[in-house]
Amino acid sequence: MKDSIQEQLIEARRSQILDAATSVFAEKGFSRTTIRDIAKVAGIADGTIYNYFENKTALLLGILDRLNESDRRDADLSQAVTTDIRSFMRAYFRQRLTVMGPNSFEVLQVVLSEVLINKELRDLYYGRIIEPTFAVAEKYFQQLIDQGLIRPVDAGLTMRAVSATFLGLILMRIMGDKPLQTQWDELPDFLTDMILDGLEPTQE
Amino acid sequence: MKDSIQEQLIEARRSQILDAATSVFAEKGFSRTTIRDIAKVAGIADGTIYNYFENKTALLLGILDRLNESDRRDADLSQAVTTDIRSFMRAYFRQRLTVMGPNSFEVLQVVLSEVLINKELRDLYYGRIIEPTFAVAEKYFQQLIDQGLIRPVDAGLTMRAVSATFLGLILMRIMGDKPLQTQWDELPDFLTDMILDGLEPTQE
Amino acid sequence: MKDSIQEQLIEARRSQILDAATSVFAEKGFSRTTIRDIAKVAGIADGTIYNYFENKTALLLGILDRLNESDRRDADLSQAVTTDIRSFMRAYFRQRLTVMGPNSFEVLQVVLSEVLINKELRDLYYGRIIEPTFAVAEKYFQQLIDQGLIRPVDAGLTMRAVSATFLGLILMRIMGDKPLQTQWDELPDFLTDMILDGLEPTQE
Amino acid sequence: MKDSIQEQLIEARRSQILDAATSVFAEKGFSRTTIRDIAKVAGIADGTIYNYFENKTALLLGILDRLNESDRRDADLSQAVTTDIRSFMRAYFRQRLTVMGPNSFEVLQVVLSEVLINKELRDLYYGRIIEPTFAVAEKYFQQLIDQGLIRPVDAGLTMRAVSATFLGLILMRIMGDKPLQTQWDELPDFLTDMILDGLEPTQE
DNA sequence: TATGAATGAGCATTCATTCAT
DNA sequence: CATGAATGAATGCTCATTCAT
Repeated sequence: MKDSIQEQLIEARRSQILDAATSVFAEKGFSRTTIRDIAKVAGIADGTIYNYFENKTALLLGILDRLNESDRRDADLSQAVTTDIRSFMRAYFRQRLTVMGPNSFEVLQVVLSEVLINKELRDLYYGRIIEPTFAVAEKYFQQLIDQGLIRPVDAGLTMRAVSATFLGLILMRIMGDKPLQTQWDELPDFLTDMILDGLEPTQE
Repeated sequence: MKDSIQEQLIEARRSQILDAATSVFAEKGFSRTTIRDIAKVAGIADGTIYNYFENKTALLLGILDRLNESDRRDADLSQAVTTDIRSFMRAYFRQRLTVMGPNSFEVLQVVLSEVLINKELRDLYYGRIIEPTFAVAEKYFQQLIDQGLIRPVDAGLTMRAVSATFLGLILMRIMGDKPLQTQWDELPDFLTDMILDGLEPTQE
Repeated sequence: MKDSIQEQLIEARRSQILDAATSVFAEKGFSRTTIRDIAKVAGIADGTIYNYFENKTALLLGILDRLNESDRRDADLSQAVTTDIRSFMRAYFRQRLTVMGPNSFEVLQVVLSEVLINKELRDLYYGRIIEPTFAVAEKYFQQLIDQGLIRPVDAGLTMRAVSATFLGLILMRIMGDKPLQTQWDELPDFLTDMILDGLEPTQE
Repeated sequence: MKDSIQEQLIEARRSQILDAATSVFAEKGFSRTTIRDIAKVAGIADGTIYNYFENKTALLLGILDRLNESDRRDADLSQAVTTDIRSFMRAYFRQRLTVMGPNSFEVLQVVLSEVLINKELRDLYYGRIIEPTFAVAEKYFQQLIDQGLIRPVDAGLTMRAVSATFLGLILMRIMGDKPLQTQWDELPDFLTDMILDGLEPTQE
């Protein structure tokens, strides 16, 4: 039992440190952030961080791990299937875009910016998070196709295109696009209609 | 005449340095890249770089400027309008996705990774490149709607969603997604159909 | 209490660093001295210096501050007045010229050499040290005049001339003048007589 | 003859460069001054300086040499002897303090600041300029004593004390002492009286 | 465990000097 | 001779990491 309390304390400290790290990394980037920056934000001494993380890089991996876990949790929700494809998409999109607090944006900022320029981390991120998620998603898309809920398209490409749209929109929002920020809540409905109905005028 | 030759030499050197910088930045990131790295790749001495760029940051801005110019050049092509929306989209998508050599990917890697964690650069990039491009694109989309070539949707959001899809796909490709790499050439046609026709099964 | 010990440790370190800096600055000049030089003489690592001083310039200012303090302490001694002007001058001159250990010469070397070519430092030095000292000294001279202990001369110029003599002699000694070095101890008496009696043969 | 013109051109160039060097050295000090600074002030290219001086240090030596020459010229004037010691001193002091243009102050600034922290240069300066000058001056003082024009004091110390007064006053003036600047012209007379008559009240 | 002073490797930048034109 | 681009050694300063307290 003592162990459990110990562990909880340790986990709390780790979390506190990772929160601080995420925040500062998002603001200044991994390299420009100093251990002292993080310690200051976390309200502890520099050296203390090394009692919980091997080195600076381990902080990044810790952030990645937390992202991993939260993604796994979110992914589970997708199990809730429906037959009404339109309302399902709306609900799903809403969940992915709206639930994500500003905190999540920070995590994405940190992870993406590093992933783009760090092959090792990129492979880790892709192998541990993207690829498994894509595998599940693709299978799910295939089901929808098989059930006739969406047209018989290439499941892999389609799923990737839809995911890409999300990723791209989030990036644009991070980059400060005003229209996206103000109309963010309209996106789930808007995207659902656009993706399902297409842009071509209804032929009559 | 001499002046012109001088200027050309200078421009060539600058270009040579920026090429080297782009390549190394893409591989190791801006901060982890040393001036010596760049000099070595460019085949010159460390100090020489400072005859052409004020400091390391100026290299990043130089890369951004080149991106700016090439974007402006590309944007002009979009003037070529058509009445056949489908073949136009295919052509345009192909141009945006295929023409872009691997070099361009590197540039995007560098710029995006820094833009994500550098507010100053982010504002610069958004203000100088994204915003103007979006303004033109939105107007163009509105024209298509007015001409009845696509459904009467929100031009701003639609344009952003389509752009986001591209951005996201490129990012995924950079991250090493195999399917995207092998099917990259199919994307223009695929995306055109998906965007125009939607995913919903044809109601009949 | 702990605080006090901490502060003492910090002050000791600062002092140790300033001693090293003074010594090396005097030997090689401020600019030619590297932080490594100082660290080596102080027996610490380069980086440690920056835990106690913001930058290299702060070392110079630190040296100036110490000079300032020691001057203030010395100036207080001048309160000890006498009615016998001759023996007072001898005592005072002796104190200014002899007490000053070789350490003080080093400080002067450093400060003067920089002050001569650094307007900012020059103004600082003059405003913080010279001017206040002169103000006190001038007032004191005026008292001597009012008391009839010395002839009614221009107090400001006289005081400056006397001070200048000292400054000049120290400089010459620093420059290696042999006679001055060997006869240094005779100076207090010699100067006192010369200044009080003048060079003109006694008219009889 | 061609040689002569050549030489004159070369000498003119050297002089132009030394003027520039003196000015910049006085403002920023030897080490902080870059060859480019000097070249810019001299209105020539960096490399050109190396056609006239071996390296940066040679510029300093060049300045010293010019000081040497001008001192030798000035010293000659001291040959003009008189029997009226008071008016002679006035004339001499005036010449040393007033003739010296602001240009000379610059030279002194440069030379002194370097001499204070450069043993090699110090020995050079002392051996080539100070020592010979002092030797002549001391002999001259001895003559005055022998002629009964001044009291029988230690010629060496006296001469040094008087010279020191000058040196110190010039230094104080360089350091920005306002009273000295405004009363500079009074100095020759003032110093003459002070040195000849002393400060002690006339005993009657 | 927490602390924060000490460490020293590493990097951006400067600048004296060279040399092809 | 004059030029100024190229060079690369040298240096101030930062910061991840260690460790004695």
